[in-house]
Amino acid sequence: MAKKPSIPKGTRDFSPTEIAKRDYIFEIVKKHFRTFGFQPIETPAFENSETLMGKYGDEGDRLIFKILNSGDFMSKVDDATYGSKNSSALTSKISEKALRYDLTVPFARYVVMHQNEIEFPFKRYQIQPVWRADRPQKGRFREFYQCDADVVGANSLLQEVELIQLYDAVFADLKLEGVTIKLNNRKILAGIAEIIGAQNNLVNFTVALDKLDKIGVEGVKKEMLAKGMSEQAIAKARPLFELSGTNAEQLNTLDNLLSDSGEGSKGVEELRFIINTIDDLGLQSAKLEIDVTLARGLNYYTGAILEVAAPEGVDMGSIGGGGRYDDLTGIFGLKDVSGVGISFGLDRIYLVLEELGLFPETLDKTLDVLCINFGEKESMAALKLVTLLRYKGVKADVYPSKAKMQKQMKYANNRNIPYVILIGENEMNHKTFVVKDMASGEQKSYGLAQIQDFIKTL
RNA sequence: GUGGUUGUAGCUCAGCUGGUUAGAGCGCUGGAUUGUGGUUCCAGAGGUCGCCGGUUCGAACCCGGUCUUCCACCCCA
Repeated sequence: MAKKPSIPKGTRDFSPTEIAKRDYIFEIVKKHFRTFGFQPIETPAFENSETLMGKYGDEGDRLIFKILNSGDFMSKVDDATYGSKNSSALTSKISEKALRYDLTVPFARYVVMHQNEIEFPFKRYQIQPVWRADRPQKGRFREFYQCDADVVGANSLLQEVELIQLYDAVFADLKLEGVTIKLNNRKILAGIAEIIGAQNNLVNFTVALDKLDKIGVEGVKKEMLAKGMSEQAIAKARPLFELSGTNAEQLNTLDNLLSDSGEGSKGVEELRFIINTIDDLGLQSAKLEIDVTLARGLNYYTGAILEVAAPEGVDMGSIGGGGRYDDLTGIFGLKDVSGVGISFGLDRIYLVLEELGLFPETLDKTLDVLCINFGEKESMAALKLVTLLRYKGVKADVYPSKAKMQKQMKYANNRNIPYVILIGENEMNHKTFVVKDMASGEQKSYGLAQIQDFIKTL
């Protein structure tokens, strides 16, 4: 007997209703990408392994889906490698391709490969699925979409400012109120590490700091001690744990704390410029907040670090993130091209909009009109009418078979079709059609020549 | 990758310490209603209890494995 079919862990099917909602988000995101001057590109679902491996840290490498070579790949593995039971050594022999893990690294590869065709500064957007061999959780999938907008070849901090405006424009358009855009700068993190003498321990220091709101001051201290930082160093970093007040107050605190660090001071200066400029320009609905504990993407971010938090009260991790990377294309041999970009977490935004009931109701109206099928002759008349309606852009259909009226009406009802048209023997004889408004139950008769009058009511 | 959790009708879930033919609501099908859905009433169909194995006279229930769901780590959209 046929086994029950299934799909892999962490993947999903999308129903028509879900697609309508996802498209709603995609269209709004795309619209604003375009109004900010970004152009779309696409890259392959899979890349050469060497393009991806080593770009996301050890953890990232583990989460990359590898694709087996075609053909009799095991016969080409030498006995020593085979016998060693070393997964990574074996993997490189039997797998040369891997599924896209994010959109940023393939974009860097794209820029390097097409550098002679690209007009710099280049603003590109890209909306495609990515794959991670992660363990699924709520809002975490093994296949999910990223919507990225990046600018390469522009060093100006105005890019950061624009990207914050772009976030604000999209979330305002989605009617998602209360979103917080958190802003940090890697130079500040590096400066602090320098001041407290932990510059060689930057990653451990920031990873611990990142957990502040989760495990508290004591938890962070404990983790820093465990990672080899001294009591004095941690005491010096103490002002960070208690950083509070307005953005301006926090900037002043940081300025004092980092006055002895050239890099740190530069970070504060950059942060201040972005905050002040946004203050000047104003945001529609999002809040912009400094968050020095923000420490994502340290493998490549060199300047600004951005993260978007869902509105308070919604239990969802970040719904977007981004930052400045001065040398991403350097790994592919193109030096001194700065990039800065942001990403929208479509699947999470979907869950947040769903939870808050923010999808427009009109989304599941996939048909404006359904014609009841009364039989062979009548359905021909209905099809003629439907054809005219379709010419006018009205979403219309004829029920395909002469089923019971009850069944056809029920179908229209379940599909949320607002109008049902009836053309039976009577109507054919009088050259009319009857329109039933499904919400009110009212019926109105029109002459076949007066379609226009009906269309006006839609 | 580590630790835990979940799986019973199309959907949401009951099912007592292991004891006959596994239940409900919603949905579905038919009828009340041969030109009228959404409300109401009546009737009906639908289940290898995730899968494989074990214990037992007897397993949805206990044990082992596996897949899946969700959660906490890790990391991250």
